[in-house]
Amino acid sequence: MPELPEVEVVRSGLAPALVDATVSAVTVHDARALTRHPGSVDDFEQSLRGAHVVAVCRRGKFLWMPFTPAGGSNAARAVVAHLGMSGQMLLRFSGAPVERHERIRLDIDHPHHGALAVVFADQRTFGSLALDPLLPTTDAAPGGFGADEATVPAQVAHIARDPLDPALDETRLRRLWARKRSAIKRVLLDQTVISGIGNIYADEALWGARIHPETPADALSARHVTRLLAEIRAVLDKALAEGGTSFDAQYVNVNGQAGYFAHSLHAYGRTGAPCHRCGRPIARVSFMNRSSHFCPSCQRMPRTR
DNA sequence: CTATGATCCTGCGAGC
DNA sequence: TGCTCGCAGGATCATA
Ligand SMILES: [Zn+2]
Repeated sequence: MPELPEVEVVRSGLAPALVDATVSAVTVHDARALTRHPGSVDDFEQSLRGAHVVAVCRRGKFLWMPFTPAGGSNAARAVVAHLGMSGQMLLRFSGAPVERHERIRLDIDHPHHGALAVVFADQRTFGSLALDPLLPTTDAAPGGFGADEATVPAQVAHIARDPLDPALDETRLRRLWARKRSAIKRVLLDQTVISGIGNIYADEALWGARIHPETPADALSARHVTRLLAEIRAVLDKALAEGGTSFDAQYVNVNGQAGYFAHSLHAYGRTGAPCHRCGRPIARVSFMNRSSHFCPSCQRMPRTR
């Protein structure tokens, strides 16, 4: 569910309440939410109790919160959060009732905001929390959005920088795209090439750039690539400004409010509806177990010689 | 090495 | 009403 704009909405909502907060209690309701945590449930709870949160950071769809342990001063580890398909991070008052699909709750004390609860809820359980060591970035740039330090959690090290990251290596990106024979849609979803793009924004960016989703990436001209990159950034920026895409109550910000970018969609979820450019019906094809929505008229495969 | 499809899980709406 | 089917914002792993 959450792609870069939705995750960034969550990050910016969490940051004021979490930066400088101290974890007073940890409640794990469902251990499946810790499948990516390298240690035990006990280790998770004990390591976090008394911890002091230093920052709330994001790269692509990954969130992490560097922390100093109780009695320590060195932020060697971070809480890594990935929302998967259905995860939410919710801010609640201390003692608020257990949420539907609540998996983990962190009770925190903040010097200005007092006692709060950070709730990780996740219907489909593809999301997770984990404690992970922070490693230096290979390019010496800050780890991601919201990060001052040039570090990333070990679990995020293989994730490429995202389109809104000033340190994104565009030369590398172009080189990788030019080398891949897979459909551009699949390549856009490969988080090791560029991160943050999911099924919605891939379809929207391809519609905007008038590129057929099944075009082999290596068949794209330099002009196509430039157009696609511009569309990716434009759609992510606009979605972020509108609070992300919400089809139901599943994607919400930390206060449970929906975003309204769903009104701005041109391709995703519009099967059979008229294309906003040419009026012909939007088509839907299925591959890699997901749907691609596109206009067969505006988005032609490049002629193959 | 690259490329592809299956898989994890829960819930909802459509159709019978 | 109650059942089955298809589908859902993601990432990873096994197989060619
Ligand atoms: Zn069209």
